[in-house]
Amino acid sequence: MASIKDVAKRAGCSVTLVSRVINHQPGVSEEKRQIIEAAIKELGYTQNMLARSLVLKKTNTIGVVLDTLCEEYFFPLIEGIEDQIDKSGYDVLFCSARNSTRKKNNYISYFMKNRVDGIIIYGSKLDDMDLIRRLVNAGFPFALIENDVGTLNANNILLNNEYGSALAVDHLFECGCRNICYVAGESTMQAAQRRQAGFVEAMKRHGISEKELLILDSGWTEEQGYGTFKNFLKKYGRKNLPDAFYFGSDQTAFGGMKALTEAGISVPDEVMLVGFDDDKPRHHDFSYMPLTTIRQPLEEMGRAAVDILLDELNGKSTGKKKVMYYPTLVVRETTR
Amino acid sequence: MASIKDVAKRAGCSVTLVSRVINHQPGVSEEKRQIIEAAIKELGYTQNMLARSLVLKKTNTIGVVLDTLCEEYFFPLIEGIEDQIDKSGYDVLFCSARNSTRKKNNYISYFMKNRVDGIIIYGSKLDDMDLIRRLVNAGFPFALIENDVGTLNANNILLNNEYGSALAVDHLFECGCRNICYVAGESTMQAAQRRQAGFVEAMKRHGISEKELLILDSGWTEEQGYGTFKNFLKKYGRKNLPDAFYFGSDQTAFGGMKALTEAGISVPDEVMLVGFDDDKPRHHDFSYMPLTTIRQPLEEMGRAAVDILLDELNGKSTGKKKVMYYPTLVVRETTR
DNA sequence: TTGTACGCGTTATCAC
DNA sequence: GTGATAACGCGTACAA
Repeated sequence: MASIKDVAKRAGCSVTLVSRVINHQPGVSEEKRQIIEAAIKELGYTQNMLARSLVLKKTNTIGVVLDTLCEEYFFPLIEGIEDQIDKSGYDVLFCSARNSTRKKNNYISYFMKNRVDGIIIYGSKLDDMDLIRRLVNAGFPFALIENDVGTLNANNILLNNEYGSALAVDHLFECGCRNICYVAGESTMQAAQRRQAGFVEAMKRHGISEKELLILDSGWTEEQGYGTFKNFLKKYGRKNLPDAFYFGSDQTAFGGMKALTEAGISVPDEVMLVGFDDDKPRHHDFSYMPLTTIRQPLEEMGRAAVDILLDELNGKSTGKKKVMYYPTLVVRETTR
Repeated sequence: MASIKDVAKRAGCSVTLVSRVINHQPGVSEEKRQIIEAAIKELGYTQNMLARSLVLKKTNTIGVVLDTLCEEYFFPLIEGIEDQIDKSGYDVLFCSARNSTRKKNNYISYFMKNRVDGIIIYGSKLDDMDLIRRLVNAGFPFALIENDVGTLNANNILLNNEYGSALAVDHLFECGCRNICYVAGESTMQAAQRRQAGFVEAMKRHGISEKELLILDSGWTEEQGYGTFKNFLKKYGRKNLPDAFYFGSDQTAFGGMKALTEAGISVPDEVMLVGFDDDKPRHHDFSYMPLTTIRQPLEEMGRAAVDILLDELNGKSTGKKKVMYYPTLVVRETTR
């Protein structure tokens, strides 16, 4: 609770000198410095960063808002951000919207009230647009990952989802599949729409006409995938199975895999599976087969977000930046 | 960038009134209120929380410092904390020490400089003690999870690791095992030491003498467990296998499981396995068998940390609190 | 109901 | 090398 004034009093000098000592600035005699340092120790003084940031108009902190902190999927992103921040001397604070747009808004407001210098936001939910506009209008520095804001003037780190779908479809064709069913995830996600569009496009390129296209509606979670496949199998049986399923998300794929296995259908012999996200199963009550999937370079994307944001904060950039990243194919057991 | 003064000027009134409107306080005519609210909108004014917290001496924020944000193991803890914080009206900020004591210290210092009202710290690393003492000496409100500071006057949320080992050993004896080998993890962790002590104690209770005890040294990671078992199997072959292995951590167990499976040893028929932590495999290039394990009530522990800390902050508590939680046995495939 | 003025803890400017 | 003092933006006695 001791303030800089208390230290000054104790050391018998002005606050100016104390401030210089604290901030390792020149202009203070060695003698005074020692007295002041002693006083700091004795009083257990710690700098009040609220006051400091108030006058400096700088917190030296970046805030990160994720949809959730409890998904392994975000690990590479978090690590990329941390790694790059570490090199910069800034501090980074994470908070979780717990998959609620309201909470996401709250935390962004929280950060915007002078608590951080800039914000990194991940999310491809379409209803985040209001919140993005707020940031843009306020002129608050931020970088947005995985949500294409189009012409809106904002730092944007994007993934080419269509390309990912092309990778998946091409790979399945190489594996001899032709009759491929796309299992769609949450349509409120921009990414989901693009993956589906990419699938359609890639299939057409392989000569499959639009009306031949198989698309199964499901959701992003394993439970939804499981339910979808239980129904599908009950309805169509195992005879009319396509050659392969391409899923909008790995979680959906895990659910599908479980339902297929329970029905005695052999993967990859009878049917091949490809997911998207390079994610891991949430549960561990079942022996999941290593899944072929499309991996996003999330770590690099996190790094890029930090770089772009810090460049803006330090006046090193001219205008907002938009960068596009490309996913890669990871071949595992489900397509061997 | 607009300040309260700008709003006052625009609205043609004093800052007092503006402040009251912002904070939803009474004592302002409906007429003025509307004018002020309009001015706020027009100027895009947002409260500067640095200044506000400075004068109120309160941030309404809790900081959480974890060893890492990138381990699924922490999910229940994080969720418990978030959940309980949500109910309280406080905000919560997470940061990751990235398994570095230095960084952990840095973030704790960061928070202590008036940036949050209280801190929640997880960690059972023994060399965290200096940092704990600093907090105690500074009189800064904090709650410590999973690190028994003994007589030190601090809020302490603990797990009974010895009891967990007793659960594991008892279960294995019920499964007909008698010749049980403990696979030890990182000895720099307090938890590791206690789990081993609990194992020894439980075995003695079952009439196994200390010199009959089998203890294998390994580490907390899957890789270490894998290496340990590769060596073990090379050295002793599969003939002299114990009835069961009890691991100080699930990760070690996954590594052991992989090595055993690769050696063609059948689990649980030839040897049974029990882990600790209720964790999941980091990798997914192998079909892991669902592992019997000891689960910690991490979500409740997170809730408790929040409750205890907030009670202290709001003057509802008398003195620091120490609470002990008990783990439970989760039976899965490796002991069936 | 409304306004003035001070203090929160810090840094920076300008004297000495 | 050293020390007043004015900001920073806010809340709040206190006075009107």
